[in-house]
Amino acid sequence: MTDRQTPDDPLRLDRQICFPLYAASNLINRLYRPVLSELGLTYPQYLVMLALWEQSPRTVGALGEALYLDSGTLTPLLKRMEQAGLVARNRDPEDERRVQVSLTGDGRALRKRAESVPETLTQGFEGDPSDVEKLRDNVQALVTTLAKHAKPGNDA
Amino acid sequence: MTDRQTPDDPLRLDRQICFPLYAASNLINRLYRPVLSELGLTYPQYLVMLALWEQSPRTVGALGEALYLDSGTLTPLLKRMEQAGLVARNRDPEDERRVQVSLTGDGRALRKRAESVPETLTQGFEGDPSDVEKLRDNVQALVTTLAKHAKPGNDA
DNA sequence: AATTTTTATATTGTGCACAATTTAATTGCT
DNA sequence: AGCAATTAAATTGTGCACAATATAAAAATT
Repeated sequence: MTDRQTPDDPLRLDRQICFPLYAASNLINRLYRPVLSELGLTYPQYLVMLALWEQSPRTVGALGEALYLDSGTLTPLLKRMEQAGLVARNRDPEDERRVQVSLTGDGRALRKRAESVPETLTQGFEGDPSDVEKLRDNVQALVTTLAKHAKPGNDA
Repeated sequence: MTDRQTPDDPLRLDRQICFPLYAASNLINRLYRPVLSELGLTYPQYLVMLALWEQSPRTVGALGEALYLDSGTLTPLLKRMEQAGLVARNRDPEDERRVQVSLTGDGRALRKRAESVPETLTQGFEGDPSDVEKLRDNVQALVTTLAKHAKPGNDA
């Protein structure tokens, strides 16, 4: 009775762009988890480390801008990373509202062990690497578009 | 000091395929949230409704297979949807291990109000629709690959 | 200079997502 | 039939993600 297979039904699950992105994100998280847990990191913590390995220190706000996250997500996550000894959190003396997040020695040292992560995860992946790059850039372009819509002046 | 801009560094944030997928998934969730909240749904609950509008009843396991989720996620989510009066949960008399999830009258009726959701969200989206379709299919292909790796016999 | 406004982070509460474990029903084996 | 192995869902505990709100510091305004 509840079988709708109208081919152009916009509510069909396989016509959504959102769903494969959601599924891919979950599946990737699942693949990374066991690999990253050996480094004592969760997936979003790994992203914070990638950001800090490129530039440290960074404010909470700057990290949020890079990763599209807000303080509600980052503050508790960064506190756990501080507990783990990977980062330090200090109020900026120049502007006491800001918190500077910086790598500790351990945090900097972890990079060496993380270098094998990308390769470990792309191992056994059939498919042309250039296809993956193309996909990455396409999704990145979508992210840029989405970020515009999810911003303050979003009177769409 | 902590500035690495080696162009071929595999740990660069903008070289990850995982990161844009993660960001896109979060941003999409954020865009859907206000629209779906008018229907009393969260985003994963919306996906369950899409699945059930195509076929109801379905077991928890079948829903999990369709959405790449497990009972740890689905059980509490379905209980909330049951509370909201959208679905019913009943043990299958044929096999008491299974739980059949079926649409209620309210759940079926909600479809009418949901029909405008896809259009609402693609409104104001520049970019060729066929490009979006291509992206969707590419991500879908990636999901298929990822799902293989995240399965039981994953000795990769 | 005092007050309003804005900005940066933190807090609170809800709902996923998942690994690990548990419970209970069915199947397979002998 | 009786028992081990498998299967389906639920439970437990941790960590995001986010809206809404709170707190406090800096900037802007009068």
